[in-house]
Amino acid sequence: MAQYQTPRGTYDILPEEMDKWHELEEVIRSTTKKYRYQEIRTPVFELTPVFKRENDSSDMVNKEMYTFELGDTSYTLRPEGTAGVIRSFCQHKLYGSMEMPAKLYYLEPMFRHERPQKGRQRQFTQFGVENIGIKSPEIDAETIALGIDIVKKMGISSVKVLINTLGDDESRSNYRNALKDYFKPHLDELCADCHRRYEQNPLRILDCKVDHDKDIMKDAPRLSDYLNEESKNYFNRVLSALDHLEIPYEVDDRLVRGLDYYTHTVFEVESTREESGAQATIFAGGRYDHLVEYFGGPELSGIGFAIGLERLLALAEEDHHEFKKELKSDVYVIGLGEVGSEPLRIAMKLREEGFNVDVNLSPRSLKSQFKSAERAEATYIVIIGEEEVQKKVYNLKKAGDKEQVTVTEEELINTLKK
RNA sequence: GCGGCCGUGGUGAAGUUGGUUAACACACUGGAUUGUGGCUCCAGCAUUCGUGGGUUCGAGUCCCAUCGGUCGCCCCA
Repeated sequence: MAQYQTPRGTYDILPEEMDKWHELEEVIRSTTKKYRYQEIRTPVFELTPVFKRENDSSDMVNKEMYTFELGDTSYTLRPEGTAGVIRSFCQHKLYGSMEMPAKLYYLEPMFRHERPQKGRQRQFTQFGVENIGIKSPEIDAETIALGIDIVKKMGISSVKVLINTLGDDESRSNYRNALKDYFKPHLDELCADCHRRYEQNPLRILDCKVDHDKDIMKDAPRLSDYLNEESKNYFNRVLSALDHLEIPYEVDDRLVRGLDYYTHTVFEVESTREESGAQATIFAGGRYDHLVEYFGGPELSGIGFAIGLERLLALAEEDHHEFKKELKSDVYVIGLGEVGSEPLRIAMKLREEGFNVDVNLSPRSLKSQFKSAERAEATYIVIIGEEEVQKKVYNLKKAGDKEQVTVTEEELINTLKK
């Protein structure tokens, strides 16, 4: 028995939960349409190098991917959306055929081999956007606004936007050196992870939870002091655009994000609810100046973010968002006695007329058929007995009513249409 | 990858220091009511406690392993 169950960290989405998924997907599709984004779908697995980039120091790329070999080729189940989209953008030279900025979105399952927790599965669904080709502070603001728009539409109110800038290459490189100089004499005070970060990605030291409260952290050089004019101006324009859009935010200069490819704007939107625990981040993203080149495309900058849908749905529920119910019957057709296929025939007829129709097609007690009608939340109930079949008439009643009327087929359809 | 807690029927769950027949509620099915439901009443719901071993005269209750969930750490593209 135990062998026939979902693998660890995966789960089934059952029919009873489908309403909320459909609603969220609908919100995503209608919102992206408003912002004029187009959907792109890439393979569930890619050649491993697409995700395992050179010089990428992050742990995740090394440890948390589903990678497998077939023949002498290594494949990886996609752990995130951006790499595949940029790969596709370059492979098909979309920079030549699409209007810039290219505005793409995806809504697909992702795979990460992590220890499962609430809001963190091994197969999960992500929605993300990539806005590629034009570098503009207003585009950064619009991208954040798009994400917030969707979160709001799902009734999630308690959120906080954290934003920061990593500056351009020059600023970042100056800062990186300053950090290394600063931490060099203090290395023995830092945790083991930070030693590794010191070599590979010093910015991440600031993120360290272990060493977070130490004095050397508080006195560490600030990125904001190393930004060149251009980077500063860019960031200020992003912030003023957000102000203009009345999107509240908090500048957090410790926010550096896990990936190495980010430049300039990085952001993270998190839930401020207590219950969200360790899985508070709703969506996160940032600008990348070099990813397109990395995948063989021209020198184009892009910005994007990704949202985990499972987490978003969980938060919507915590905020008591009321999901629309689908799947109600307009009509439930009950058959009584030897009525043959007449219930089926009239059900088909009503379906042709555009109604959602449930019909009882096996001999059951009247009582149980009424129960089914209730469960289907049918608006109308049609009852057909042997006499009615003879006379070619139908008993029609509104669910909940005691009275019923006997009508012909034509009258039945006309009544229902009203 | 590390640590804590947990795993009883479709669901929510009770199960005393291990002791004959595993509460209760909801849901479901059938009947009272062989052509009209939503109330009420009655009955049923498959030797079984995630799985596999062990200890014991005897285990849902103890031990080990394993699978899964959950919380925290790590990490979070």
